[in-house]
Amino acid sequence: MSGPSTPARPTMSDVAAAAGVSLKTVSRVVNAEGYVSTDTVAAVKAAIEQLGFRRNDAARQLRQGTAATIGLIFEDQSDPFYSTLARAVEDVALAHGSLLLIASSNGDPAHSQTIVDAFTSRGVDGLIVAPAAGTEPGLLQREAAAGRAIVFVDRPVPGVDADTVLADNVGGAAAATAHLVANGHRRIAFFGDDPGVFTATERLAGYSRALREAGLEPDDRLVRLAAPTADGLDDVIGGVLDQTDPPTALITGNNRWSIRMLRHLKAHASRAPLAFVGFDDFELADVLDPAVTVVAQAPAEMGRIAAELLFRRVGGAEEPIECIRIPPRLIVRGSGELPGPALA
Amino acid sequence: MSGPSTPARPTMSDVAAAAGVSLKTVSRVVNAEGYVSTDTVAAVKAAIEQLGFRRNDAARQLRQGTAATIGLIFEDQSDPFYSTLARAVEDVALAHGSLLLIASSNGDPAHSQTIVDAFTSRGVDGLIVAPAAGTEPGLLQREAAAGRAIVFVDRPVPGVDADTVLADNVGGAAAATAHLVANGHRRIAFFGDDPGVFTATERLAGYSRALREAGLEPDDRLVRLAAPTADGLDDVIGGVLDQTDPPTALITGNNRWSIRMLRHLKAHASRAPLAFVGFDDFELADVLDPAVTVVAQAPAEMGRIAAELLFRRVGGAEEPIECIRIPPRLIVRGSGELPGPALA
DNA sequence: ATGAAAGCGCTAACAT
DNA sequence: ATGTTAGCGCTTTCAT
Repeated sequence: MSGPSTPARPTMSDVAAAAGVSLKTVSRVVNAEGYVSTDTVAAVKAAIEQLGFRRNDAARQLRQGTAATIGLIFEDQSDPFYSTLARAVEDVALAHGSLLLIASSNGDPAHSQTIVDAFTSRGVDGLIVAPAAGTEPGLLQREAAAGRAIVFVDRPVPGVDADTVLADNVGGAAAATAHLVANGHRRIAFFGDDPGVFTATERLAGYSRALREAGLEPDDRLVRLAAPTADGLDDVIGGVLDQTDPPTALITGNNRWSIRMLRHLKAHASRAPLAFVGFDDFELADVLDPAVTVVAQAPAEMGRIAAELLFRRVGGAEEPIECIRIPPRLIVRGSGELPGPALA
Repeated sequence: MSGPSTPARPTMSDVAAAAGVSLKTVSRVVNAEGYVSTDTVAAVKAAIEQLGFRRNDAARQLRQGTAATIGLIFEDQSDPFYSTLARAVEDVALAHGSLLLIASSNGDPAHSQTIVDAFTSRGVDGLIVAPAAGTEPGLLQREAAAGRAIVFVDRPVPGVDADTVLADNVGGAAAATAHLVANGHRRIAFFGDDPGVFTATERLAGYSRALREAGLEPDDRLVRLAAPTADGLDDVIGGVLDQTDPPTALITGNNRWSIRMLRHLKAHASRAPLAFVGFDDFELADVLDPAVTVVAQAPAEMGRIAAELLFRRVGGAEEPIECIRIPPRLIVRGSGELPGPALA
C-alpha cells in the first residue's frame, strides 16, 4: 500500500487472454508475420490498443540476440563535427529500424573502454567509434573477432580489423598550405591538436609535405601542437605570431583551434592581419569578416558512409575490410586570400 | 560452414563451469553482492577474464525490469542548444550508471510518438523530451501514469503530469527588449520561430509586454514568425527592414534565427546598421564585429537539472510535480548597444 | 559462503 | 490458421 500503485505493464499473455487467442498468435500479429486471419488480427489489435500493450524488447532481445541498437562513441557529442556526424548516422539507423546509444569518451581511453563494455553488455549490434588517442586495440579487436560490427570514423585504431572512414587529412592540409603559398606566403604557421591525435599528425604531415613541394623549409618555430582547450594558448600563439621574422599566414588544424584562434586574433587586433585557413568548416565561418577560408570536411557524409558500412556488416556482409578516405574541399571565403609578401 | 565461425559469447554458466562454482556464485561476484570468499572471487574473476565474459544485460533487464538507460528526444540532436543540453544530461546519467538513447523528432509529433514507443519498448527508465510542437498528451500521459519518469525540457506538454524545465522566455525577451529601449530604440523588430512553437510564443509575449511597459505600441509590421529554416526568408526579413519607417533594432527569437539573420545582414550590408539582440547564445557571437549581444540560456544547466529531476523520479521520489524556470542572462557585447534615435 | 530451482516475456521449432 | 513447448541468460527465492 505504499505509493501510487503503478499498473503492471501488460504482456503478450494478457493480450492473448483478452483477445481469446494464444500467446503465439499475438506474437504473430505484433511482428506482422502473417498467416493470421483478418478477424483475429483485428481482435488482437483491439486488445493491444485497449490494454496499451507494448512489446518488451528485453525479452525479444534475449531470445533473438539482436538489440536493434547501435552505439556511438565520440570524444564529445556536443562538438559540432561529431553531433553532425551523429545526426547522419541516426538517419541511416532509422532506416534500418535501429536506435542510437551515444556516449562521450572525453578523449580518455580508459573511459572509452568502460563505454565499450557497457554497450556490448547491452548487446548493441554495432559500434561507430571515433577512438580516443591512445586507445589500445585489445578490447575492440576482441569484439571485432567475436563478430561485433565496428566502424571507426575520423581516426583508426591500428590492430583492429574494422572498416574505417577517414578524411584525407594529408591531402586537405597540403591543399590548404599550397593555397597560401599560391597567394604569396612563405612563412606559414601551423597550429594543431596534441601530437597523440591521429588527425593532428596527418594534417601536420600534409602541411610539411606541401611546404617542401613548394621548395620551402619547414620551420619548427612556426608549428605548435596542443589541445585547443589547453590553458595559456594566448602565450603559445603570441610566441609564434610575434617572433622576429613572423608568419604572414596560418593554418589551424581543427574547428576547435580555428575558434580559439579567432578569439585570440580579435583580442590582439593591433597585429597586422594574417592569412588564415582552417581545417574543418564551422558555423558562421562565412559571416565573419573576413570570412574564413576552410578545408571543409564532410561530417554528415562521413557519418552516412560509416553507418552504411556498419549495417552492411550487421547484415552479415563478409567483404574485405575497407578504409575509405573522404576528400575535403577547399572553400575560398576571403581570409585565405590575403596576399603574402611574394605577391605584395 | 559458412562465414567465419563466431565464437559464442560465454554466459555465466560457462564462467561457473570454468571456475568450478555455481552459476549463482558467478552472479554474486559479477554484481559485487559480497558473501563470497576471497579465493572464490579470485577464481571467478580469473575465469571471467580468461573467457572474456560480459554480462548479458538483456537477461538482467528482463529479470529486474530496469534498463539503466534513459531516452532523449529533441527536434535535432545536432542543434548546438540541444547537443549541449544532451552532454550535460550524459554527465548526470553517467554518475547514475545509466546510458543514453538519443533520437531526433524533426519537430514531427507523429515521429516523436514512434520514438517514444521504441524507447518504452526498450524499457528505458525515463525520458527527457523537448516535445515537438503539436504533441498530443495522450501517449506521454499514459506513460507518466504508468510510472515512467518523464521530464520535459525547453517546452512543456500541457496535460502530462511531468516535471518540466523551461527558460524564463517571457522575462528574457522582455529584458532584451527593455535593453534596446534603454539604448534609445523605439521601433524594434522581432523575428521568431513558428507560432506553434511554445518558446516562440512566450518570447513574443515578453517582447510585447516590454514594449507596452515602455509606453510603445506593438506594431505588426515589425513582427515575423517563421521557421528559421524556411525558404524565402531574405524577402521576409527585407520586407520588415526595408519598409517605410523601418526598425532601428531587432531581436531574433532563437539561435537558428540569429544565424540566419547575420547571414542576411552580411549579404545586405549597405543597409544602415541595426541594433541586434539574439535570444540564446551561440558560438562566435563574441568574435563577430560587432559582437552579438544575447540573452543567454543555460542549456547545460537545464540539462543537468532535468537529468537530476529525472533520476530522482527514477529512484521513486513522490514529490509533487515541479516546473522550474531558468532565468536567462543578458550578455552585453556590442550589437545591442548601438544607440537608437532617442539617444542620437 | 554457496547452490538449486523457478521464472522474467518473448520467439523458434514443431505440432495440428 | 492457430497452438504448445522449450529455452534465451540472468536474478530471485529459498535451501543448506
